Amino acid sequence: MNQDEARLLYFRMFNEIGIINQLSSNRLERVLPDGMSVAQFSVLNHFVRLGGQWAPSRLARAFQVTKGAMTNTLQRLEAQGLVKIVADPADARAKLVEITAVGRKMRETCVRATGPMMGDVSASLQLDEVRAALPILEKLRKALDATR
Amino acid sequence: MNQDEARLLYFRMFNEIGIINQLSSNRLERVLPDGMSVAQFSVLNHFVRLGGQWAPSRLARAFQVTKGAMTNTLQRLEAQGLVKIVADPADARAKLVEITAVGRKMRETCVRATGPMMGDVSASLQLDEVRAALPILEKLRKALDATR
DNA sequence: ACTATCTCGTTCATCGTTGAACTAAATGCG
DNA sequence: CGCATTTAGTTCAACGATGAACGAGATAGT
Repeated sequence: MNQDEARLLYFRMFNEIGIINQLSSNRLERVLPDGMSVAQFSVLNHFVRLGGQWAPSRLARAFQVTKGAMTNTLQRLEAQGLVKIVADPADARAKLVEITAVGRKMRETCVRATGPMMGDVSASLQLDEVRAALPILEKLRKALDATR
Repeated sequence: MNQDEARLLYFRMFNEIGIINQLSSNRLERVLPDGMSVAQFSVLNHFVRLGGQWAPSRLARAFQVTKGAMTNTLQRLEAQGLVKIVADPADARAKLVEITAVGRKMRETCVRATGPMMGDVSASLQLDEVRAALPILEKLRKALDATR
């Protein structure tokens, strides 16, 4: 296996990933309630899965977006009462974000809205395959992340 | 395995894919020569790999972007002399795009520029893993594509 | 032949992200 | 302690993609 073949393999993978990303977020965007973007839903989902209070900068790192983008997303979420943002008592520069009860409800609504979204896809892609691909993707993401 | 668990698995996969996409295109963008976007490079790459003449609409479908986005990309490529766009003799609405010699040279330059990009990543991700993930991603992409 | 429908490529307003600049606060070092 | 550096969050111009509207040309049914 020479260098060029390896590079080509990576290119193809990134190409597939780029297209899948476009197709899947497009699909998701369509079924989400009005006023909810994929970015906003992802943040709500994150809080439901992991819980607790997160600083905006930590969220930005977790999602690999700039701080500016996260500021924007959080402001929209707060305006809808879906998250609560308070000052960090331990650091006057920082803030802490947490999901509200309304936010949890909205996340539930969103999840339910995605119900029929994957029907046709899960018919052709076995869950075993998803389970096989996931750890590899995580590894790749972490490798990219670590050496940014 | 119930419905909700399956959905969560898909969410996690799409989340990883979204982040990988951001990180990898970011990396690529950085090493590309000035004036070359990832979108433009992808089109050049496409032509080198598959050759021939392609209508803009066909390119748009292949890359899963809107016709408007492809118009934009092609105009930039043509302005730099990297592709040639001619009228389709068989269809007065359509055009045909092909890569130029200058375009091939530029693509070569870009590919060379990506050389050191993956060094640290390929150290932690085995090529076998890429080879294992690729067919699954292709399958997923095709499934999403088919039922758009 | 006529008409309705579809397709091709372009344009434009809108949206979300980036990257840089900025203020304020924390941290580290001599 | 004092000063330089780093970090947190915000703002803003620029960019690329979307989706809708449009004119021009192809296509199919009657």
